Amino acid sequence: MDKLKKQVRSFEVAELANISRSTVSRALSGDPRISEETRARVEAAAAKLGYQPNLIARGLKNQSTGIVGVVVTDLDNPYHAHALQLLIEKLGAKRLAPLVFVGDTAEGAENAIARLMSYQVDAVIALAAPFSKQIVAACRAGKKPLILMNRYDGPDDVSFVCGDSHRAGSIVADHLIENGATSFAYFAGDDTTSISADREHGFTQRLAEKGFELTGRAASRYDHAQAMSVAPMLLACGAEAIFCANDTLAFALLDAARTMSPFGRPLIVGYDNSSLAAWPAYALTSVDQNLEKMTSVTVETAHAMVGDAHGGVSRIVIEPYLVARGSTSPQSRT
Amino acid sequence: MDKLKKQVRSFEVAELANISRSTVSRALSGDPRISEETRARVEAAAAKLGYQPNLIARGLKNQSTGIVGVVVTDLDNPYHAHALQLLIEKLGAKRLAPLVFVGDTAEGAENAIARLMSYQVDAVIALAAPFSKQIVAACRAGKKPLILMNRYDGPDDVSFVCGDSHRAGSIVADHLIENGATSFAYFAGDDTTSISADREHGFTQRLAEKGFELTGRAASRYDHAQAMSVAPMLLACGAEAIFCANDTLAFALLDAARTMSPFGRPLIVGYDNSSLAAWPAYALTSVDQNLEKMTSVTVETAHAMVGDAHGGVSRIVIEPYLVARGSTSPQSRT
DNA sequence: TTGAAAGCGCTAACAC
DNA sequence: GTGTTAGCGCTTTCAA
Repeated sequence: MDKLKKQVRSFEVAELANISRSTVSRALSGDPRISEETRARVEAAAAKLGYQPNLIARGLKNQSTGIVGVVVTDLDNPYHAHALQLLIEKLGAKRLAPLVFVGDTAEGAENAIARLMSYQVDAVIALAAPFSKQIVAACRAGKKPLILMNRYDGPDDVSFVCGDSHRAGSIVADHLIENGATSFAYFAGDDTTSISADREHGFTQRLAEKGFELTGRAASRYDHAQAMSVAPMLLACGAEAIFCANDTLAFALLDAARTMSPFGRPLIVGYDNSSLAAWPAYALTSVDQNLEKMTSVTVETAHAMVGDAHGGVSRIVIEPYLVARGSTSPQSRT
Repeated sequence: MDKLKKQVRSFEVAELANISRSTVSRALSGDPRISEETRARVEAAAAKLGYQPNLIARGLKNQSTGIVGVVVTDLDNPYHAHALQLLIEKLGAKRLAPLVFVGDTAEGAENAIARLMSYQVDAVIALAAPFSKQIVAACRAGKKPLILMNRYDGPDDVSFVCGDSHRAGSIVADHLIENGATSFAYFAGDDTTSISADREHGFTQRLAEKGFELTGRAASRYDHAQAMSVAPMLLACGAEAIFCANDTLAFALLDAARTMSPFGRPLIVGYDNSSLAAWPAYALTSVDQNLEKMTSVTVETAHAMVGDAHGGVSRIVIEPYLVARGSTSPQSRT
């Protein structure tokens, strides 16, 4: 029977290097008061034994675990999945470890956040999470830094990083007008977030400035099947251009338009620039929120806030940009 | 300035209930030797103060953290993202917390696993991870239970849960033959996993049994653009039916077929049954690996292995099933 | 049935 | 520049 030898402890490194445990700790954490000679000896010993500090013990002692809680919703949405992947990578680069929970329902979120607190996370990142109310409350109670990503409905003292949805709406309006559209519709999602309202508001406001108004509007869950069943009604309004709250809605709209009238359809714009948008079968013009930058900034903010016992609040807005493709090229209408 | 009051410690509950810390611990963990009366008092006090045990401290003491490491690749693949989501949910139900890392490259994986070990995870789940070699080695060295999901190239003493790819291949062959195909091709991915090889092998073997052989074969990265550029060559072989290693390849193949010859194309089958497959624009027949079951079993296995200091190895195979859609209906060819 | 005390592995204040 | 010691918050023998 295999004697299950425990992981190497700092004590054993100390023994091998003929030195005390504290010196090991200091040498390995780069304390300047350690002589070069001993540092080398300690490092050699550590390497030889394959010593890796026990981060749980360190966390207990330091009151700082290096763990960051991440609350996320609906990973079936490729946009969320991609954001999560970027977050994980960028956290890793800062030597932070993500404890991930899914908070799709109110008690799900409540539950997730409770677990996170129990694990003494250093900070919490809530990624496009509904029920941010609960999360905000829990983080406030537990004095944990919280960063909302792509949501800013929290109170004034909550940090967030999000895209400028309002501006995105107006960029889209300009693009459609430039490409010759003269009548417009909006395809909304079923969420009631401020982010989502801003998209529409930015869009209609810019239209108004140019002397146009919405001739049609519909709403649907962010779900291909439901969106397709709603689409015909929206198309029936005859608008020359339609802005969709989300790529999922846009794909459904394109599919519906294709089957209804194969030889002409409105200009269509989506939101999120998911990888599908680039597929030739869709060639969907879409707003890119610059997730790369958004996640970088989020992680940097989280990193900065660790330890900063509620030092400051940062509220950062990232500029989105439009990726124009075939779905809004003037000749796609006939 | 807000006196940052620490989280509630078991000591404070003890004080409020006029009892010792040990009794609090026992009462809350359901120790049978505690009198009903004190238990009630302790529970009341705990609830009143909102006490949540510090899981980091408990982890240090118990040598068991309740944290499970999850190593995953390529969350842009919706199949992986969905699997991760299910894993997280099912781990949560078992009161386990997932520490997630992305292991896309060899040193990425190496790095991830090192972090996991430092955090004293109770077990590791590797989800469709390449570089499982490194992971296997690290878990063996650290004596951590490891479960490979959808990979079984590890040594004999490594547990895994995976789909029966070989059988899936033969199910697909039968389906295509039933639907009238008499010549066949295979569209392979760029991975060299046993799983992937099995799909093809199961397919060709069943074809052989029925007296057929492959008339065409191509390979591509799992990437829409690359797959589309390879597709024409494959279509040129004139096979009446094509089995793809993956839905991504299948979508690209469908797109390519549509543009090349709008009025007739081979029967096409994918693998993973991603949500796109159900969209009417694709209506792709695809193999469903039963992720729901696969993840359940994986989590149960992980749960069972925690503490079981390398008690046993479990190697479980989940039956896949075919979801037939329009892409293989006989009339789609002409 | 409950309390006192030790200790998980680490780091940091305080000696020297 | 390095060692000694205490303590993070919890559970769990061992005593009572």
